[in-house]
Amino acid sequence: MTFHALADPTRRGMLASLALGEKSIGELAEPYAMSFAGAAKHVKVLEGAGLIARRKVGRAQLCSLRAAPLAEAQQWLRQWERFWTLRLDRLEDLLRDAPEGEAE
Amino acid sequence: MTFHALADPTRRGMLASLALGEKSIGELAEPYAMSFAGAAKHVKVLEGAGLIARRKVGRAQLCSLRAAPLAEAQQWLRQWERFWTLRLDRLEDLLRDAPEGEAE
DNA sequence: CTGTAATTCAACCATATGGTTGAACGACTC
DNA sequence: GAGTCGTTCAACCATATGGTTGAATTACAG
Repeated sequence: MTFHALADPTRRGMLASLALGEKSIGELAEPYAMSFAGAAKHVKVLEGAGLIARRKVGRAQLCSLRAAPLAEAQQWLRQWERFWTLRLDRLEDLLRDAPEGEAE
Repeated sequence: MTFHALADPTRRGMLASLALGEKSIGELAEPYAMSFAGAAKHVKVLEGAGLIARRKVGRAQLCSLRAAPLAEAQQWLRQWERFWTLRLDRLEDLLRDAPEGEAE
């Protein structure tokens, strides 16, 4: 679900905004030419992906970044790291020459 | 576009399959309980995201992994690395204590 | 030339997504 | 209690997505 949450530029922007500190939903929504309710839906998607935590302060909902899913996503991408650290364009030759073996 | 391409488990599976070497579209489609045309659409999404390259061999289209967009995605995620290398649960306190300063 | 395998394309369908508006709710201000 | 601010919710809309089927294309095999 994390990748889907990250697929939208508005949501990535909100994460960047939260990187600077806690923000209310209204503060998160403000930079976007979009209704409050529309932006709140994006917040809900981020929350569903576990990327933000919320705490109630008076009538405001303060959101903060939860990086754990980002760490998992990065971990997943690391699987492929060898494909760009090794010369990419030679890799297919390596695999064809030794289809049963390991690339390293 | 990369994150959107990675958001679907079928497409992630296809990438994993391609990590083992070139595959035709039919070979990529075979593991999935889905029509050929349906799977071919996923391949097209991956291609649109620049995650696979294709070359024609006879009547088959051989697909191979292009890792560059994955590397970019990982690079993007690295922006947030400090949020999970620092103690996550203390971070919000740090930011609240020094709202104008840097976390490090 | 015929047939078939791998792919492409177009049409179609159901549901999800990204957005809107407007009404309702809970908490602070006066 | 009345007003208002921040938020939530429900209804609605247009378009995108993920899937289907069937017909058309292309390349090889006989």
